[in-house]
Amino acid sequence: MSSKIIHMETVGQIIRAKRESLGLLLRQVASYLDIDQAILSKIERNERTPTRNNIIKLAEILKLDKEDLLVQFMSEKIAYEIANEDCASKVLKVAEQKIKYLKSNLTKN
Amino acid sequence: MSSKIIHMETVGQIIRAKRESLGLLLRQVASYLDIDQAILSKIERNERTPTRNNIIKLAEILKLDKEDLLVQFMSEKIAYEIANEDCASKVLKVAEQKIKYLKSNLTKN
DNA sequence: ATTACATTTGACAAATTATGTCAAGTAAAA
DNA sequence: TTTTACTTGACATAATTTGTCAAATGTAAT
Repeated sequence: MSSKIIHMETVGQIIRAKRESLGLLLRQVASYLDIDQAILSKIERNERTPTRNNIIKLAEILKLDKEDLLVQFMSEKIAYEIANEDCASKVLKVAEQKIKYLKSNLTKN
Repeated sequence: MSSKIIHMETVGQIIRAKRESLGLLLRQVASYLDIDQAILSKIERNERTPTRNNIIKLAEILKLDKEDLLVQFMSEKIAYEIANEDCASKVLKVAEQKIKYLKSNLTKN
């Protein structure tokens, strides 16, 4: 029964909501990330993609689960990359096979 | 029963095998792709990643299924991107959800 | 309405990565 | 030993990413 998809927030929406709920200003968070607040503003509105390091620092200062946020971040990047392909789901399936194959071969080295 | 994974060739291996079976030279194929044969040599040995356009031209000249080769190409890129993450399979699952969500919202515009 | 403050915007700069050329090197066959 | 195919690595150029800055906008309090 029914969808597993409860919400589908972007990373930007997640961090903006959390930042505001903590009462932090753009410039405060941006300074912690060591970037200009203009970039953070754009990240929150999906005009710029954060770097991996941005994500890690954001999780820290916003008290979000780092692993979760990274998963959101990476999956968002991948989704954006292939969403317009009609073979998108096939690509993901094959990617999964390839990863399994790669990991199974790690044991052999 | 057992593994669905029969072979797990890279794009490089696929095109090298096919090129050789057709008796084509690096320089012939490279010229068709409008690149230096050094690049093609590297692509075949996984030292360089092909461009999307390279893949399309390769499918043409090597009489490979374009869609299949593109799927291999894109999934390889994704696999390479996240293979070293321990949350790799979660990333793929979430990516799939996001893509479904994006596509369901296309109808609403 | 003026001031003060947070955010947004766009032009631009710097750094990084992707893509390519070239020429010399290796290897094997003729 | 000359020719042929391929490989290698140093380097060049182009494209993309990532960032800065200052001006513009929005918003709330004085």
